[in-house]
Amino acid sequence: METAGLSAEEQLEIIRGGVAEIIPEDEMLQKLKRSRDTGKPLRIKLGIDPTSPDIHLGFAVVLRKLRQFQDLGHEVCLIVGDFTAMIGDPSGKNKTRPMLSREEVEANAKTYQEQLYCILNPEQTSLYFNGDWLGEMKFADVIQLTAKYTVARILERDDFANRLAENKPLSMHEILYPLCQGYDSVAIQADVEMGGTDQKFNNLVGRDLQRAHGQDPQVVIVMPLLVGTDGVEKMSKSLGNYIGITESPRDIYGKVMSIPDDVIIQYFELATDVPADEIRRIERGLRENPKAAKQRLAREIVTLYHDSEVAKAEEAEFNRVFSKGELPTDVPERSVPPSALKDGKIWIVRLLAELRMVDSNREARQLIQQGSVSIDGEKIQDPNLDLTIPSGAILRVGKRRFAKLIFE
RNA sequence: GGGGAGGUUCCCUAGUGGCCAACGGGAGCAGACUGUAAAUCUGCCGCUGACAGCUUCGGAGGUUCGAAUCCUCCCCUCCCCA
Repeated sequence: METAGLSAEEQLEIIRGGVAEIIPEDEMLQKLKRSRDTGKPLRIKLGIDPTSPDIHLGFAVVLRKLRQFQDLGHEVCLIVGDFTAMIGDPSGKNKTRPMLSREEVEANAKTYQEQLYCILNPEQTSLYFNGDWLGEMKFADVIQLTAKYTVARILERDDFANRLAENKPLSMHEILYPLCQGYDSVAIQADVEMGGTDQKFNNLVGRDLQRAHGQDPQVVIVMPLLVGTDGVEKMSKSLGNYIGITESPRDIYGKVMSIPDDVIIQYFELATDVPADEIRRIERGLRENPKAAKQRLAREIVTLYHDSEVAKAEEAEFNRVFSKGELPTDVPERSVPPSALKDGKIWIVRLLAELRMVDSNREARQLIQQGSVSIDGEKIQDPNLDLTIPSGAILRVGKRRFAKLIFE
């Protein structure tokens, strides 16, 4: 879609789509106007955390909005939080994070980039490391920075207030986190900062710090948080309820199908390009056939990160395996090392452990006793069984773990 | 600096000398039912070729036939006072 060259008002209209909040909207318009008059693209900032270089659909919500800005001719400034990673964003869990070496950060940043450019246009993206400026600050500089903000204002942040109210620990360095992130905006002179609703506070601090440094304060755009596959918590890697954009089409399709019905529409709105009126139509048909709506959703999302042919194939595969209970067309082959065999036989528990289809022998025994393990469709019930298995036999554990056994 | 309360298995939480691998809830896994949805019911939920054994209850020692539970020292957190 060629959208460069639109008027400021038209641009704002596009930008507004799907956002939770634009703070403040009139400043956004002013900035767009100025950019259009001067021909200078706006600098749209996004901070990224180098500790877990996996992009999921939730984070993609923000990235997709950034892509819109790029399509409108603006520039995206990614800040790799190599320095702030030492602190760890206090929102949510407050586990101390391990300090990463420069090499690790750069390696992560690289994997990150490959994924980012599935969505962003590399031509209009610049990359910064906040250690470049935060790491250079002297203690006196830090004091000066902290002098620009008050304790009361920092403690306004929900997360901090809650932890205090619940008598949970809150370390000094954690309350500096918003200042660090805010200072990033000063350092790169951001016009706009993007983030999820959980970043609203941090991003607003950036406004204040810019103002304190005599800069035009950034506009803050917050995007709604996409709920995870559990349908309850926000999507995040640490909660294990995420769908990664680099996951296989099969996993993406399957995970989308496993979300609860009442978040289907939310997924359409935040994770697909399906136009609003089309989504309303789907919403009306939802009650009659939720499965069809969800399959459409799964197709849309797979298409976004792979392509529509693959999406169709995965749908067929899904129906074959889960609706009809048949075997997948392409069961992964797993070779069994000869060392695991004794007199040509293998202990069933060892087989599962050897192929890492279970985490421990204990778990293997349990699954067998529960009747979740079968070979060539035949249930194995005895965990003490030693058996001879023909090469090419299909091992199935639970509903979704398959392996074609190859004996050398 | 003074006084008080705490640190338990992925998370929350019970347990204050043997009946404790440790109650209960959540999460998770599996089975039934289904639309790989929800709800519901059932089983499992530290590890081990396993009617037994091994390693766990902030850390290190100690008392005891026996400790998550008692003692000593240390580390960490919270509250109140200053």
